Amino acid sequence: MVAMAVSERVVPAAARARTRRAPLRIERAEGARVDLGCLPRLLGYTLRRAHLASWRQYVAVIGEQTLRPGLFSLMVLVGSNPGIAQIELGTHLGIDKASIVALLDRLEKAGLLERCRSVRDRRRQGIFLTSKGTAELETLIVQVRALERQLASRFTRPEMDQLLGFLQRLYA
Amino acid sequence: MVAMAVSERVVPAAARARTRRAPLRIERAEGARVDLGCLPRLLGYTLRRAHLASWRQYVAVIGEQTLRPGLFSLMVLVGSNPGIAQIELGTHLGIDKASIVALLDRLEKAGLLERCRSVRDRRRQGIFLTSKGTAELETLIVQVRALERQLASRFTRPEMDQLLGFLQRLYA
DNA sequence: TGCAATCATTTGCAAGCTCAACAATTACGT
DNA sequence: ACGTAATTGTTGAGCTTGCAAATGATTGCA
Repeated sequence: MVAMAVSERVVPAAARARTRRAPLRIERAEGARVDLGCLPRLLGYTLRRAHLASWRQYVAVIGEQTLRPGLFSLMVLVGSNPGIAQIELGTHLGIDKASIVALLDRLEKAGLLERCRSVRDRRRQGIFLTSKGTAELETLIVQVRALERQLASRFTRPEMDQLLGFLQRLYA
Repeated sequence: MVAMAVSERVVPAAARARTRRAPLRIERAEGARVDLGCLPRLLGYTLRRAHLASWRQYVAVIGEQTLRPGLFSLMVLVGSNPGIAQIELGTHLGIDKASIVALLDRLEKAGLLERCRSVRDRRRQGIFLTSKGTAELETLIVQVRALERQLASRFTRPEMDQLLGFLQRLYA
């Protein structure tokens, strides 16, 4: 059925109640194409959409149960820097130290890592992966690599490098 | 003060409690550089960081009180498509229709837009900006444009176009 | 010694998103 | 024309991720 471009005048309920002269609302044709306006040229909007898409693909492919993207990158960081302090994690993940605490609580409760009070500076807690955490991280990295290949399939190699460089300019 | 690269052996508390042989944790040197591992080459990670950075800049520049990025893009969409249906909003913003409801509730409560039951299809509710909403959107767009110029200053014009195109490939 | 800075934590809060279930309405196949 | 299926909007519960401010323990520094 082809949508007819009939325009009907409608007065919104709120305006009718007030019995004030209100701008008449012209009903949109049903099949009308949506005009995105300036959105596709706004970096903020495209970043939001792209990030959301990659997030959803992660969850869809890697699975519901396992570590979310945020926890994954935290694990990677701990794996590459055994004994790293929580504040360093926050700095390099770009989030507040207070947020780190909750993330670590979950990972520690899951037996994937351990906090280890520093001897030299007793304020610090070094973070270490457990053997279970190391194993889990390794299998996870394999999955993430596959996922990344999927995302990267939309780009040539130089395009991908360019994209990564562009994105890093935005936060580095 | 230069950090000394002294390595001390430490046994995590949990392991000590169990009195089981546990892997010794080598304490990290204090000034040690953090190794980001594979993270900077992961699109998911860089997208997350870049999106977060742009989000924070939006909040910092545009302000605490006003419309968040999500509500802003919703307003733009309504402004460019008066009478648009909620489900169309969801589709083009990439979020669930259930999420749209709460967003619209807030905007309607703030007097920025109105829902208007369709006559042709009584399931539908066309969304229209109020005059207040139109005004607010216009001033907001000016601010967002300034913000975008700030972000765009890190790129040449062709770079920016390329970046936008790359990001759109990820969700379109 | 005493004051300031640092690290981790706690608490309270808000934004966003998802999913499942539901009512009202419309579309469609036979 | 009738019954079934699909669409639209809504609600409610739940989860993740993020921030800010206040606190305690510890360390650095003057």
